[in-house]
Amino acid sequence: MPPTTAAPATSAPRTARERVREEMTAEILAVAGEHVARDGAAALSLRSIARDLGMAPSALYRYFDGRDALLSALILGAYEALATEAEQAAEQAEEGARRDAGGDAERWLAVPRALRTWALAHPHQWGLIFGTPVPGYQAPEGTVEPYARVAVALVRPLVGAHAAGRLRGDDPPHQVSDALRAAVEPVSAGLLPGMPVEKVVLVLQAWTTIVGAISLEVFGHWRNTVWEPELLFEAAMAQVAEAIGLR
Amino acid sequence: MPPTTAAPATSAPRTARERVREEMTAEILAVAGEHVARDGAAALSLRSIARDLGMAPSALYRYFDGRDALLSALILGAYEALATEAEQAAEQAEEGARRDAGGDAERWLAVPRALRTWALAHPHQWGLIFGTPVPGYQAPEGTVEPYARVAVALVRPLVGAHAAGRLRGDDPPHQVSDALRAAVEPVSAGLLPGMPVEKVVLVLQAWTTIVGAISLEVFGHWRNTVWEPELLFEAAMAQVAEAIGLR
DNA sequence: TATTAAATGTGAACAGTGTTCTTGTCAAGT
DNA sequence: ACTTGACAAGAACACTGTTCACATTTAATA
Repeated sequence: MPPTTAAPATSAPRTARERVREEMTAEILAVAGEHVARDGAAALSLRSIARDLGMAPSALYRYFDGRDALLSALILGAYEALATEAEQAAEQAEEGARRDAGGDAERWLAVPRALRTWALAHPHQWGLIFGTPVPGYQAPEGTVEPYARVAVALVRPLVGAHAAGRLRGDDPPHQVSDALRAAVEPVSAGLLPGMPVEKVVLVLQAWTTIVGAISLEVFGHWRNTVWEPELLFEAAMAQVAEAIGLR
Repeated sequence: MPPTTAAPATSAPRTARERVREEMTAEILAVAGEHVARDGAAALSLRSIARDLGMAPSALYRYFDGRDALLSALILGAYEALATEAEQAAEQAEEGARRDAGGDAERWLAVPRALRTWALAHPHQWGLIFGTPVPGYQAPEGTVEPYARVAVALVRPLVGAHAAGRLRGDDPPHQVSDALRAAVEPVSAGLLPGMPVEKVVLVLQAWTTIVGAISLEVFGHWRNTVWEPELLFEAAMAQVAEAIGLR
């Protein structure tokens, strides 16, 4: 029988069997993760994983439905790692806010910086998320939650500043068409309630710039073009913060 | 013996053999391109290509050193298609300029729009360029030239406006550190000579936004977030044009 | 023009891959 | 104690990229 639905993460494993199964699953994911980190997703091989674990390739099918399922789990793991990273950075920035250290613009920089640092440290995992969608593919259901966590973390300094009335308004205010307002509605409603639409649009644009900058750097597209992508990244983030009205 | 260096593209094929070889090479590239367009690069299979062409898999090695070499050729083709697209768009925009139709901002939009349209029509080829670098990988030497052509095309409306003195200056002018100025020097010198550094930085940021926006859309990362990415793209490009000082 | 030499295509073979199925073994629940 | 289920192994199948020895056809040369 194919792998049962993963053991409920809520309750601790009761039987010894469940415990060893959980350990085994974790171990498989660990070496699979190492392989991806070293050679990239395209080179991921069930047989080589099995070799590293000293077991038969077919045994892996007790834990994962196949290569694609394993890859999906790794993708999900990458999303969660990214989300954790973003949340930690936001947390630290918020702590700084409580100590009244630095301005809103400085706090805004924390999450983008953390994302970039993480991406540079784990380029292949960044690729799992923002690279070419794999053929076995499709966004696993579970990725939307950590992806949303990243968004929330990114936006936290902003809502803080907005709530405190420290957000500079546009002058003159940008016009946003009704169509664009509608297109952006999910974000307006779900992520940034009460925020002016121009700001929401700018935040989405900021996200675009962040992902674009990191991907261009991680995937090696700045060659012979820009010598220190970090400086460009910082400048871009500062410009975006300025446009949004943080200071 | 491995494939000889490709027949000199400068002179027409003299012998019948050279002609049929050229046709064969083109045909292989054509069906390989179809396969990539349909199933993506990861699924590219020499044997299936050989089947489609009714020949033995080993015969392909007379034309390409192997799968990676074939993929490299396809990547190069994608770069060139992208460059052609960008240049056509720039050309049309320039024609509009001669007829004095629309402002600089409108002209600026032409190339980004063309890139996005092309990417949406050829998502897998976009992935070949801006997606996860393939394992067989490394940027083929020949890609830097078409990549530069894209950059030149993108920037053409800008240098036109600048030369005509229609480029609004920053007020107040953004400060650019010496380090950033140095990091950006290749672009300043090679692509935008005579352009103020702040502008150069903004152009690089614009490029970041363009690639980021298109990749996010093509790779399907706007799900449940933005309903009409096109509107967001337009807004982002308009904002960038405004920041650069086009009008 | 006859004869070399090179270029091209074939088919078999090797090593690697994901996946399935049958078989055996061991722990858990009745 | 016994039965059921999970687990692991190994063989097998259908693929993949790649190499090689071998024909065959074409071009260049003596």
